[in-house]
Amino acid sequence: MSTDPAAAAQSAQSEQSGKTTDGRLAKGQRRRRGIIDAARRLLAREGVAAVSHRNVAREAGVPPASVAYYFSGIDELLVAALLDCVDDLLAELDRLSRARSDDDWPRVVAELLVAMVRDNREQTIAEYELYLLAARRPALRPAARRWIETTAGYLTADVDDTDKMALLWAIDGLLIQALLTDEPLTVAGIEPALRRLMRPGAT
Amino acid sequence: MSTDPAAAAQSAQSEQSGKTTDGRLAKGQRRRRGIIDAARRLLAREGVAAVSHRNVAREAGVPPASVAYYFSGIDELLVAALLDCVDDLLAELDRLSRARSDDDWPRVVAELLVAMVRDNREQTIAEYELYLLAARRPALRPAARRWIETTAGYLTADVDDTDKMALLWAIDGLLIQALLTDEPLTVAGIEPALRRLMRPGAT
Amino acid sequence: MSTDPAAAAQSAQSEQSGKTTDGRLAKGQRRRRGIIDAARRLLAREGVAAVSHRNVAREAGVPPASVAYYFSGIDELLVAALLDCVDDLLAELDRLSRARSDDDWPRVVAELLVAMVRDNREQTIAEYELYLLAARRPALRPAARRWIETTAGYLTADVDDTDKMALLWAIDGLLIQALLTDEPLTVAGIEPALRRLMRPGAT
Amino acid sequence: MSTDPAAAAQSAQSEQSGKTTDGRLAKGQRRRRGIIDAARRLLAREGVAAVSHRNVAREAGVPPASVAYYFSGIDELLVAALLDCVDDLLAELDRLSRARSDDDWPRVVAELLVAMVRDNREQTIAEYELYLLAARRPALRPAARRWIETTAGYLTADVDDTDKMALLWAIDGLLIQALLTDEPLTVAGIEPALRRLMRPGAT
DNA sequence: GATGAATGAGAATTCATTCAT
DNA sequence: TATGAATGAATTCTCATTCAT
Repeated sequence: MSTDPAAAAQSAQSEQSGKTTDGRLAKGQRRRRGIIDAARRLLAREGVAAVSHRNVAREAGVPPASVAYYFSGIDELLVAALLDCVDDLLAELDRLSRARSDDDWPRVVAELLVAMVRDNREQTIAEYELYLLAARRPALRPAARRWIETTAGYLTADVDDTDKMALLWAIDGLLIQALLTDEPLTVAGIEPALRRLMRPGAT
Repeated sequence: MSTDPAAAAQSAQSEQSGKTTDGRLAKGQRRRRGIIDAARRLLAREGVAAVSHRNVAREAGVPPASVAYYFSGIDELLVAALLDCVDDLLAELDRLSRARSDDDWPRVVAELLVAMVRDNREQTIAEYELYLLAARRPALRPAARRWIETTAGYLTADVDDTDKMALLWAIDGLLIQALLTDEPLTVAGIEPALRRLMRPGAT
Repeated sequence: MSTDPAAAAQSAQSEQSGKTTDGRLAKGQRRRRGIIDAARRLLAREGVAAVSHRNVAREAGVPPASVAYYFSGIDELLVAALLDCVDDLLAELDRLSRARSDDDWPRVVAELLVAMVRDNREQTIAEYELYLLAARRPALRPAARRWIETTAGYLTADVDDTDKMALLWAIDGLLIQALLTDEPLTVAGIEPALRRLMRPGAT
Repeated sequence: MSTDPAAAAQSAQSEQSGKTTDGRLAKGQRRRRGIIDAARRLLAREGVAAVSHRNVAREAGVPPASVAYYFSGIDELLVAALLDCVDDLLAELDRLSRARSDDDWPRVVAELLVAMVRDNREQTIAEYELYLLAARRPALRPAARRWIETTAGYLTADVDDTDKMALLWAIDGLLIQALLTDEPLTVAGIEPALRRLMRPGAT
């Protein structure tokens, strides 16, 4: 698990460079980006099952063969999309963490989770679909592992190791259960439990 | 949340009768069962995405039209399979609960979870796939809800309400994370965290 | 072409008897009727292509095999439905004809046609689908011919033979063209042309 | 209603170009044509109901997926076929109209209609099937409307407006009735009625 | 007489991928 | 470097019909 999340963020973002020397994306990379963005929109809107060459191509406004050209298979595209999600999550967590006032950290986390379920429900569902898909397809595992480590690095800073495991489990379970319920998730509903899970250095 | 899980188990199993008066399954119901079993094998072996009329039919040794005859759509088949998993889980939990010696309950749960990941990994992955699929397909939601309630009824008996939420979340998160890791899950590794989550009547 | 439409009506209606001696329909005949009615509703709502054993059975609330039991094939059912339409048309024409005041006959016809397109559009489309289907399937021809003769008998009473042909043609063409236009058909729009076609004993 | 049918014909035919610079059809367009031709043969021989990916593909000697590649749905193929019929009709009417000697126009029309029923019966049936199908499927309406306008532009040139309506109706009705009768249609049988319908400037 | 069960055939459509250009 | 064209194999689902009961 990364102990320096900010550094991890940087490495994640610069992993595939493909930039020209003047910093602008090369044409090919621009198209690659467009395809990943299209895939993420599709993923959020219709789920993993809808991610096909054809659908992604239509969403991105490029010919289907172009998707096959930039990604050697659907799995590779899914990996790229999942890594892209991790980058976004990292940026968000980084932002929150800079703004944190310590005694409110559980509330900040509660608000983040509620926002993920309420304001980004479909996006979050998609992330869990990819996450779980990793259980079947080894190609997705490194990306999924990065997701867990990212969360861990930011959310469990002050917690002892035993509690840290419980907290990470609980966050995943909370999100999943919230996603398949129709009742809205509220900060008030989850903050007490979270606060208890996050109390520093519990015996 | 069911307060008498054993009774729920019984009702779940006898939900659709279709039995002849002498107690044996009618021919049609026997075939229906065979299709569900085939679907569950397929589900475990290859995942939700592999559950198609054709594949299920091949696995069950019946013509594809037969699958369509007994289930008006793939979703209906998936629901039947998920409910069937719930029945099995209920039976298992019931068995464990009868045998429990109270102070060891956290260890019993830890052993159950380890077994789910180690001895029934693929089956458990399948259950979570169905579970998550419910987030996209409303038809699966009642069945998924039944799953949560079943778990809740047995596992959180002695825990106060705030902790109960955390415990249920943690169990789901633990399983999911364990499923996409290659490192083996051990009782020793999770028991402390579980024990802390399950301590009775925490403030 | 029948010269005594009222007699034709009677013969059409009593063609298939199946009545018990006390005048009530036998149970089998009642079910047969229910199937024909269901077929006509389906025909109007979704067109000839939707008339299948399965769909008719669902609409009628009987098992699919029941439809096959009462009608040896789809064509036989379609014939029964078309004859049933003719019966209804006959009854309607008969009613109008009793109420007619001679100099307004063209207007009465115009109003009938407008009503067929405006108030019974789908039903009328269905009738023309069956009508045209007769061109492909000989089994439907006698029923289609009866339709033409029925119309002819009532609508062209006072017209000489040459004009009679033109009038019958025009009525069919008018209806068909009206059915595939979105602009509403109005009495004012067609009455002049109809009146000219129907003027008695031209040249 | 088109006032210059010949121009319309030309525009209709050149609507989709897809030609290479040397005037020959590109390979893709050639295959597209082959599929439309196969569809029209099938349409004439077996009717609208027989137009399926599979049947058209077999008739055209291409794999079924090829039909799906060129036409995004069966309706699109039917529209293309109907427009193709309109092109042919236009060419035929254009030919006749160039050769016309005015006082015989009714006879020319009578001969055309007799030929449509006698020599091109199945083709004509197919056209009316498509025509009527437009009443159910909006996608076909523009093509059907083009058919009516094409006919109207050529056949009713010298007729006043009220009679023009009647004439157009009558032509459709005549054809339909002729198609579902076994008695042969003759010029002598329909010419008088047509001549009366087409007399110029009737009051 | 009536109907659950069953099924081979076929429907429309989409899929990932290859390949010539 | 891209991409139209192409396709074998798959998808879900419906069909008319038969047959044992």
